[in-house]
Amino acid sequence: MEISKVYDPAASESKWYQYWLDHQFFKSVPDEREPYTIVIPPPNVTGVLHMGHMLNNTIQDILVRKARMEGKNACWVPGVDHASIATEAKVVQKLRKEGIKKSDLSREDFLAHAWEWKNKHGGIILEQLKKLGASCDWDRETFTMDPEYSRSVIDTFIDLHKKGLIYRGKRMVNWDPSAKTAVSDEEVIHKEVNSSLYHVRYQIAGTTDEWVTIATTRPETILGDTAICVNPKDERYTHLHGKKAIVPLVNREIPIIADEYVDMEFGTGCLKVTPAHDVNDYDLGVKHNLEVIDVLNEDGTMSGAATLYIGEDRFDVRKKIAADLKASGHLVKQEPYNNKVGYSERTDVPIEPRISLQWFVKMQDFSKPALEHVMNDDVQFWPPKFKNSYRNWMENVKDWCISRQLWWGHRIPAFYYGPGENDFVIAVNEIEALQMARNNSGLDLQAADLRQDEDVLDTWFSSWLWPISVFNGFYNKEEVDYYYPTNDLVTAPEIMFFWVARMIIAGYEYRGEKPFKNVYYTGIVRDQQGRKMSKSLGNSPDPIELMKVYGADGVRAGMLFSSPAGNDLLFDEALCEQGRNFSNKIWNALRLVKSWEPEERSQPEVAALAIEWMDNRFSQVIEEISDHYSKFRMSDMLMTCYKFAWNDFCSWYLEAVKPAYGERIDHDTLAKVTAHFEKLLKLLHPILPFITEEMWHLLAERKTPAEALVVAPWPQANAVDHDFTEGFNRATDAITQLRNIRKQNNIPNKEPIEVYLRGDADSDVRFYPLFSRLVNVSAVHRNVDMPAQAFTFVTGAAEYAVPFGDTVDAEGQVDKIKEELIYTKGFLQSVQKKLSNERFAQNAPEKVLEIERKKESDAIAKIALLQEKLSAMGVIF
RNA sequence: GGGCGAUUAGCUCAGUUGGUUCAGAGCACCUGCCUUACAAGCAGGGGGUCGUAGGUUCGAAUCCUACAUCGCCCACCA
Repeated sequence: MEISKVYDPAASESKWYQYWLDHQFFKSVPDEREPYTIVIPPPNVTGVLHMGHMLNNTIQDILVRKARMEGKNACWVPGVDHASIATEAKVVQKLRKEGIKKSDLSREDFLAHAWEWKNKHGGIILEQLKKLGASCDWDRETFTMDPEYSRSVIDTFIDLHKKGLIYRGKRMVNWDPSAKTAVSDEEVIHKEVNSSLYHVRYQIAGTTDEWVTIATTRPETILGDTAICVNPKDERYTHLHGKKAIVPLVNREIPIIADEYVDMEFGTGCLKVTPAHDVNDYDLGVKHNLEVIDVLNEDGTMSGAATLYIGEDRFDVRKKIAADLKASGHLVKQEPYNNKVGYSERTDVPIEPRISLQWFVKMQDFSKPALEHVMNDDVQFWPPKFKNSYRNWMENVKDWCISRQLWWGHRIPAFYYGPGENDFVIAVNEIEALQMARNNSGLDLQAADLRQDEDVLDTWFSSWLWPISVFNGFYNKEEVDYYYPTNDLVTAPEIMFFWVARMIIAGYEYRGEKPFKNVYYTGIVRDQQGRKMSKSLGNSPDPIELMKVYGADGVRAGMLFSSPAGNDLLFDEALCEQGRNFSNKIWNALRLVKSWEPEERSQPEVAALAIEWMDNRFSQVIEEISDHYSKFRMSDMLMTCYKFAWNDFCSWYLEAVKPAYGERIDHDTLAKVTAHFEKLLKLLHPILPFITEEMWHLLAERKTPAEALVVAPWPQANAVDHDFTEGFNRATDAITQLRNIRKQNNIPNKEPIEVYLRGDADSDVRFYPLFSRLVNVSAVHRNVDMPAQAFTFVTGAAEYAVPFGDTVDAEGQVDKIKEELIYTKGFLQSVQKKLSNERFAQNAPEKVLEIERKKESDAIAKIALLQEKLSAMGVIF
């Protein structure tokens, strides 16, 4: 059969992916086998494939494919997340382009648009994952707003509320003025910014020219000041206690209070207190019973309560008010200042602390089991260093704000029936709510009297149920009992708190069991300059384009070449090229083997040797790979495969068994080589699924789909004959040296050489056939007089000599031997010095002493050999 | 401000309990080869006082201390 000279990924990839789908190799149903389960970290429904997904899903696919080949019931559940903020923003944007404002739409109409958008554009990413080769069970595709999934979210809310773990309260929350919603602490990113520190003086009430100066970075909130605060120990201000100050511009009188909270060192030692717009000020306000004046609207403009600048944006007002304060003589000075400001992760606008009525989950006790089970490794983190920050967070966990002022998501099942803050019921639907409301209130309420909470739940309040709800585990035990707990979770450390921690919490709460055994944290994919790849920087290559150029297999390998667990990955397209080259290498190995025509003839010795060596090497490599897998060292796993395939399999093994030019191969050897090649393809399949499946079918005829590589049994390691492999290695070392002699002396490969040697082990004689095959040695003379005029080298205890030909630089040889002699003498000296050290002799373990003595005797022997050599060449040294 | 981690070849990184599997790998680089599987290749080669300074030890890339540089996470100093 003619095999094309170059592997064509495009044709092969679509062909085999369809083949795998057609024969349902990715499908999983519970059976008697051991399950192996991964749930995908659901990408945003709005998402498109980026390099982070590539890394993440390549790793998951490798794990799943290996488990499948190991005979486990492998199940990889795909799906997408409704991502309320991101999706709603996207839909709002799209509507705006069409000239429709969200505020002009009813909730129902908006949601209709959102669903339309979701059905049309959502989940592109899943189609892209198929290109990558992701072997997900697509029949299990889940969306976090599927009916059953939604039901589990609402039921969970109801359950936790019953348990007293969910409450509604007026709190200071992180307000995103762009998305006009509260966001959780985890969604706030603190950035260092250059701003100004404004020193503003307030007149003391009842005086004509007495002032107190405060320092602030946010002068626009002056309009909401309800106190000035000083430290009670601060003697500079003792005289002000109990007095009042006048807020500039609005001339409102506010009390001057004293509290330890104020840092006397900072600024002027006087703090303006704005309870509505700062967390600390809020706490102070509660403590000192201060008035709360909210001067900002939900979109970040000044509210009516501000009385000035109404409707203008907070940042415009900051500039204006500074100017106005200056004009009125209140601005004492303005100095540059660096501080940290919280930004919204989603919209990247500065977060506004804002008091509002929100829903919270009490986390303190609720999260305890999740901390314990990670610390004792019931849930194992890879790499384990992440346990530290996990503990840090979990020990200081705060209540989780779960309400969002959005429409896209799971609507909070709270129904209000009266004006009071507690006039509500939590119910699964309106009918039940009405019944409960009637009971609670004792009134004859009608459906129209009920008003459901306008807010939806934080997206993570649904994704934390993912490992349970993808199996419909709240309502049907069969599947969840089989697949849960899942095995490995592969995700980014960035969402350890958002998602991982909360899944563990939910897992123990609702299953009494961990959601997964291992969490593998991948690094962040960065560009060559170490910058995180992002759309806005435009430094992220399009994965789909990369796959077109290098093939999906090439890109998969490229992602893995540099991704140690938990370390960031500096992505370089050259790595994909390396992956592509690797594909090409094994492809050509196939072409070579397929070109061999067998015939009846005896097996050459060299082939028998190489085959035995390959058998042993496979066992070693399988062990090594298995160790890497067990520790999630994917990069090392790939590198082991890479070096084994390239160096051992192609460079040594195939070269050794390759029939001489024009000759045919014997049947036994071809059969063994084919079997070895199959084994190699199995080891490579999880990494390079497409090309290996293609080659698998080219290598031999496969009669039924059940014989496809994707479900072929994973190879097992056998006992290794170390004497044999070490002897073989000595022979290949010698071959390298002999090749070097050829090269340095321009002895062409076609010209046979003769080798003299002595001092090697008797058992190594069996490897001599390798010399003739691999460096064209025509004869090996053992234990005879060594030729005086020769190139020599010594490995271990064996001395090799290749007699000079006609034209040779004998001088150079002598220098080389001298150099080695000097080095060896120095080495001997250091060893002997160590051995003669009494304290070393007394303290070092016997094993180490033995090694040192062996070094000594080897060195002495080598020196003798070299000196003999020199005198034979007529040199006195 | 608190915590965690890192620093080994030009680059990206291995180096498991201190001792011949300790100074390694891949890429890049240099030299010679278009040798009919593969130039996306073959064969060979050079390259590091293991961040700095001390300490412990018979012995330190490995353990301890300080310092320097970088990164990450957490945190309400206006």
